[in-house]
Amino acid sequence: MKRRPEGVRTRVVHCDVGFLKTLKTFHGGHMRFSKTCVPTLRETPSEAEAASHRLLLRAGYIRRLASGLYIFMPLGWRVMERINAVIREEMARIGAQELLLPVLHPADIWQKTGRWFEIGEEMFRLRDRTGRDMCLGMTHEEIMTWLASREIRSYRELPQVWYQIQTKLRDEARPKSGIMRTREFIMKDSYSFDRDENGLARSYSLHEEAYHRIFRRCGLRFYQVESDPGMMGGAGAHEFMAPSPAGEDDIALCASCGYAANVELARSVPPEAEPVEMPFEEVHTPGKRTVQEVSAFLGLSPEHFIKSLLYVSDSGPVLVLLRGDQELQERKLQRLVGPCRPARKEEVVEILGVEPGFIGPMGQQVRTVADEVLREGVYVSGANRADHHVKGIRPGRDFTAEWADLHLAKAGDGCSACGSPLRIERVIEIGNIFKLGTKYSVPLKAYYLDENGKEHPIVMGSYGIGPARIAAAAVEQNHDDNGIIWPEGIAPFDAMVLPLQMNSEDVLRVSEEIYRGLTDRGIDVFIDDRDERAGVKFKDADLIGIPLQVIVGEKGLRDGVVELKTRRTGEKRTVKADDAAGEIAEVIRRARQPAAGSA
RNA sequence: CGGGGCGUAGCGCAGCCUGGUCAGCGCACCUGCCUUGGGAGCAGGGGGUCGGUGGUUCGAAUCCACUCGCCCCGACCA
Repeated sequence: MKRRPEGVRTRVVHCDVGFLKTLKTFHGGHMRFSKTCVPTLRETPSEAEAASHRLLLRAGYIRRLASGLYIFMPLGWRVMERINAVIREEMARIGAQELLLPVLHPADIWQKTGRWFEIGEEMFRLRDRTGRDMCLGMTHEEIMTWLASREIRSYRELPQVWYQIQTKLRDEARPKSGIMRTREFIMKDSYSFDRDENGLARSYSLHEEAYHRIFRRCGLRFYQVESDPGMMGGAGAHEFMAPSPAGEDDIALCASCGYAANVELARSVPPEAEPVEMPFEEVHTPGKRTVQEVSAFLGLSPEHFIKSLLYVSDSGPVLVLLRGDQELQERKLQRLVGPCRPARKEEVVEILGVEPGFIGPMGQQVRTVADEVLREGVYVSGANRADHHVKGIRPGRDFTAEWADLHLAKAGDGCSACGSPLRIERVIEIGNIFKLGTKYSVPLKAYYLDENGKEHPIVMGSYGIGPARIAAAAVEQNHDDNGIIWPEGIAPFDAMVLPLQMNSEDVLRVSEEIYRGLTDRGIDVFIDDRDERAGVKFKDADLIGIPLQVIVGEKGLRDGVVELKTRRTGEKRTVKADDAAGEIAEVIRRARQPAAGSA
């Protein structure tokens, strides 16, 4: 071990012995600031942009090791463990069993489901010393299903819900926003095993309930929205989304009927185009390529145009048609035609025989898919001839196409269910639930025997929660200029005691009494026993964001009181210094009611 | 992977355009005095291969090339 140079005083020491005793449960506990590594920063490190990233760094909760790799400092880890404790309680409530799987997986299991080949660079791969292919788990469907295939034989053993809180590794293309998107992260992932679809539906709704309880207890505002099952495969999927401008996803919401979906699949009805009449004719449009240019040139608004885009899929080129004022939601296209990308300019010329800008739906031989919005009306589009467009195109008469929902839902579009205007909100994905069906159980041979001795694949679901995302979202939704304001359910401590004058015997005595008194009552307390000026302690306390501050100063003690400051509101009240702990404990107990909920 | 930006003391930054007292500032840290309810004051002090490598030059933090790392936007996100 390297020795520190003489004379360098270390601030990194151990926590209270008393805390060690309770450490096992991660509940309860008390710590002294002077003996805890809480390196607060007066200034924001330049790498941080998002509020949660900035504040968690400044308040000493996290440190960055490398891009997308974060260290949880003592306070940060306490928050994570509090979140995990909430998750464990709620998982237990629905009868889920906790277990722990390896992070290092043999390749052959992933090869059996095909994901070894489908997943690209995002999977960390390696070989062991014998040359066997291995990977680091980015999720655990394969391993859980493997386990089930060996251990579950009979319908009598179903249903089962297994979960773990385990590290996942994904070589993210772009880690970002501190702990929001990292390459290594902890995830609660559970898997349900049922004999049929009805059983799955039950397991699924149990998880829905558990997730609502978990996120509410963590003090988050959140939505449950329909999501894209994607490559997870299967019948249905929802995401739990915490609204925040720092998020990475957008969701569409209908205030009147409650429709809520990720924009990746949200259906919407764009505003109708004013009907116009135009004769069928080719027009000269020299150098006018984009919808905007042609629209201005012809004096016709964009919704009277057909936008033609060429994509290249694994099965060949696809011509995509959208109304001129609409944008393509690529996910929707991918669900229809498989993985695809926009064609390059040369490819467009080669495949369609015309330059981008003058492509149109008429007379082309390639597979053509068109957004439903185009079914009715008369349009202008490219003539498939340089510098020319065609007016008066009627879908169905002048071209045929596969019809599909392809456009991106926008704010103000009509709700596809009830017609009311949709709202779009930016969100952080904090959890997801998927109906997997038999996508994994079949290839991995996870079968059970029914009452008649007949073999069936187990019907599965998978359900994830990102505790670090919860922490990040909680900070995003709960902070002010001075720092973090933790929701009561996940704060690293319930209360923080601030002795303002460390040279005053009375201040110290009362502070210690409160510290011990609260601890004895099962309250988690942090005491700032550093020999710092009052101002420093106030600033750090606000930054760190523990919900209740107990301010013990000579000023108050002269009147026989200590002050309680609520971090969120800044409100202060006084309580008698004698036996203050009892009253403070009562205040904390009352504040523990969950504050937020499904938005 | 495409686009943009940034690497100078633990943190935040100036200096770079126009090479030459440019190794500098604030905070933090150490010592002393003083102060003690919202990141005090004064005095003194320690700390930097200017991300790395190679070039241009009498001379490079500064110009050029390559390289590594990091951040932001986009793509991706099983």
